[in-house]
Amino acid sequence: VDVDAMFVQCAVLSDPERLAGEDLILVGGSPQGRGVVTSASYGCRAFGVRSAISMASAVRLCPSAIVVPVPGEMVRKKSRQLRIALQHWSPVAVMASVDEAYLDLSGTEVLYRHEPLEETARRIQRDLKLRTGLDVSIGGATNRLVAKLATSYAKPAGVFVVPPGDEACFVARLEIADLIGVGPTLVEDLRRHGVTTMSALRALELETLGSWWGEDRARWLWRVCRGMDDSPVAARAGAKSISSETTFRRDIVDLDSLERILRGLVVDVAESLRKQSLFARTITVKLRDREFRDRSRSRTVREAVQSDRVIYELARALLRELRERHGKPARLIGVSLGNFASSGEDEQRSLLELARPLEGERDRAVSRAVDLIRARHGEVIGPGSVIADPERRRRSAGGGPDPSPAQSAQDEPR
DNA sequence: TCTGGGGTCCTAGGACCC
DNA sequence: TCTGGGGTCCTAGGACCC
Repeated sequence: VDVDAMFVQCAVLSDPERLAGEDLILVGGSPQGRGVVTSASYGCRAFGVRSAISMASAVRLCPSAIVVPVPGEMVRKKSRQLRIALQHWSPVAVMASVDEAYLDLSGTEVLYRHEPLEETARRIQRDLKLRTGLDVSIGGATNRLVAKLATSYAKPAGVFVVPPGDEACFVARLEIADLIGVGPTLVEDLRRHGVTTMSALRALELETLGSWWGEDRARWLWRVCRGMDDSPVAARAGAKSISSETTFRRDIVDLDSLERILRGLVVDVAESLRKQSLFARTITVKLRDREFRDRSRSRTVREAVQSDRVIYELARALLRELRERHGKPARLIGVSLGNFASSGEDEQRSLLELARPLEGERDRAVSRAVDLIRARHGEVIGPGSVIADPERRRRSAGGGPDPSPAQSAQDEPR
């Protein structure tokens, strides 16, 4: 099940007075900035607009389009509603992304009175429209891969079922680039080997593919182009990484500015880490230069951490190492946390009697307190905030100068 | 004024262990 | 008078997906 232009539909649901009935809508960043198209209405697609092209070129292709920012809150809300609605149809209903889900209908034949799968799909489609207000497309097949490929055939707002036994024939009609997991690089590699059509690809021996790439990759491609897939419809475990990154309006050279931005990103990722009661062992900092080359530096610590202070100190050291090697102007900076643990304990500590831990209970308490304050009062506080001394504030209330930040920062927090 | 931001998975080399 | 073969973990980079 795949929502048609989910972000466009959500934008309309967020602001129906302005957008209902509009045919030309672009969701994404500002055309003046470095943003790209997150989602384009089908009307815009007729002008050649696609997701991920720069917003500036999208507006050039379709000048009368209305540009709206990503309706994040509505997307999350509708994604949640979709998940709940789908659970009415099968106990095995799994979201694959915000706008995409898989249902395993095996064993529901009696429940649905042996009606054709297409019939069930249409009823699901109507039900989802009723419960969520969203138009979706539904693809049906005996496996996930082919079902997903079938949704593209169904779009928009359609249903397409590949009957059992027809998987290979169905996939044979597609382009190589339509296959899931085949991107521009692999298409180019295949072209260099003289393979440009699906039939040419399917004519290759497994051994031939194996001589071009490793065995794993060869086997995967050999199976995919035949519509073979035995992955179960199962929910993925928790997230494996949490990251935040930002592209600057203009490239930045200055280390102080980069560190200030990095600190904001760290606050972001560390807060969501703590929200999920997780600790991280690996911190990665990434820079992208104007040639679009990504450079990253990461560090894995033995004791997992979760406080703003410790994560920021590790991240800042990584940033400085990156800058020493790659001093070019940066267009993007990002930070990522991974290698999660459910506590900050280090089993080896007691054996080795090492020096004091990276992160103390005090660090964690401070971060939790900051989380509480921010939950209650918004983004009023973060690392680097001046913690005012109430005594001094009272004294200076009479008209004296405010304490300098440097002075206050030295005071012990109360 | 080309090229976002959130992810997952894979590879390859080196350190280190048995 | 020479250098195996298995494994895990870490790091850096890259392909791909929505």
